[in-house]
Amino acid sequence: MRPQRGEEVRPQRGEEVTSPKTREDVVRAAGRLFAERGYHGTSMRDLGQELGLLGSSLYSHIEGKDQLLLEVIRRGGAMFAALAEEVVATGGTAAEQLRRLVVGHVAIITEFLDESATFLEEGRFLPAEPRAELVELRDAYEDAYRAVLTTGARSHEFHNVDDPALTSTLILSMLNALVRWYRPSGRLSPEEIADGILALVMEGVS
Amino acid sequence: MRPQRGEEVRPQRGEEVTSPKTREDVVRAAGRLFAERGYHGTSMRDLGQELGLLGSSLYSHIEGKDQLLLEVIRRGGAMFAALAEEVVATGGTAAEQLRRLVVGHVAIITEFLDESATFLEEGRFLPAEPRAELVELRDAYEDAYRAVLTTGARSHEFHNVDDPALTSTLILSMLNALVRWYRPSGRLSPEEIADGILALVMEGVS
DNA sequence: CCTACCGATCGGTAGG
DNA sequence: CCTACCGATCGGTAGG
Repeated sequence: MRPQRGEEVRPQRGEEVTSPKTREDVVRAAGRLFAERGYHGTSMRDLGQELGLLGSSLYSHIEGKDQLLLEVIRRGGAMFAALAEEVVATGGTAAEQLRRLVVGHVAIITEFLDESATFLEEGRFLPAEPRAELVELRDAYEDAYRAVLTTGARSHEFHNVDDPALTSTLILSMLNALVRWYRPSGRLSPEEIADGILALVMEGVS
Repeated sequence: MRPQRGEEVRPQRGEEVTSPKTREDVVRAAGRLFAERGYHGTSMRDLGQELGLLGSSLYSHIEGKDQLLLEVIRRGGAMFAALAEEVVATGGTAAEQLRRLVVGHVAIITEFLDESATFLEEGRFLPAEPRAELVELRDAYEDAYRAVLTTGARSHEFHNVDDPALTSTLILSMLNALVRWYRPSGRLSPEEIADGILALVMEGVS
């Protein structure tokens, strides 16, 4: 009665009425699993099961597994790019801009945890060509931090930025690590976390 | 002439004389590949090729792929544990201890980049039981930071540590992210990086 | 350390 | 969206 090979879990039938899945559903579920198990740790059959269908059924919604990774990553990346653009366009003092970058970054990660984690952690598994797109996007984003820090150092708002490239890397390290430890049920709200990061970045511990 | 299946790359014969590989060689090569491609992105055949032998030949040195991951991770973890122990045992002011933790952490990562990266990035792919061991080890390590920060706050060495748990997480975020961007050929030496981190942590940007 | 495999699983396709 | 597959690759073993 069972197929010769491929003991794939069948979708439930009966009781639960499930509507047809959209491409949107597939991309969102992919973000969830890529963030949780990693790209190489997620099979198309895993992804199908998450949605209540077979792995092979996904191919009517998407082109392939790596296209799916690319799409999740683009969604994550676009939000960070939009933040940097908005902050630079709005202007203000260097300290104000840095504050908006940090608050916005924390907001994006905490609200779109799966897409952010996939963008930040799984990008290296992209094929060479689209990976170049991602590297460009990340470099541009880091440039916003570097520019703000450089401006602030020149205007004497910041007295302790000897190496804006290093400082921006360190600030982004704190921010990006959020995808590793932030959980909505955790002790601290996104606002409290952003305040804590800003306190450390602005004043240090002593 | 070729086998029916499994077009596996054969080790070179002739010219190059290669000595038998040791378990040590296997573990080191595993660290290299797990760090570079991720645990699930590395096959036993990849690992064999890295050493000039077949994937199946590895099993005379090791018990299985997940045992190999565990061994690489233990090597990384042991170094961080030893650092924390030594710093706590040596004592000194909170600022001095924090400085030694940061300098030591940067030294471990920059010197043992593969083991550190595998410890910090691939631990979640460990089977449940050994993963508990790793979580314990990481918690103990983070406790050293938390204790130093709490002590420093109480003794008024640190005036800006409202939440030692958050601050220690943020400091460790900066340190651990090194495995992502540090390259021996890079612009900054380990000492310069440690100084930069300490400058930001102690004084902030302004 | 290789030869010669094993069963399971992988990403993906043809056809309905 | 499923049925029924495909060839490739996976981790791993028996025997030498």
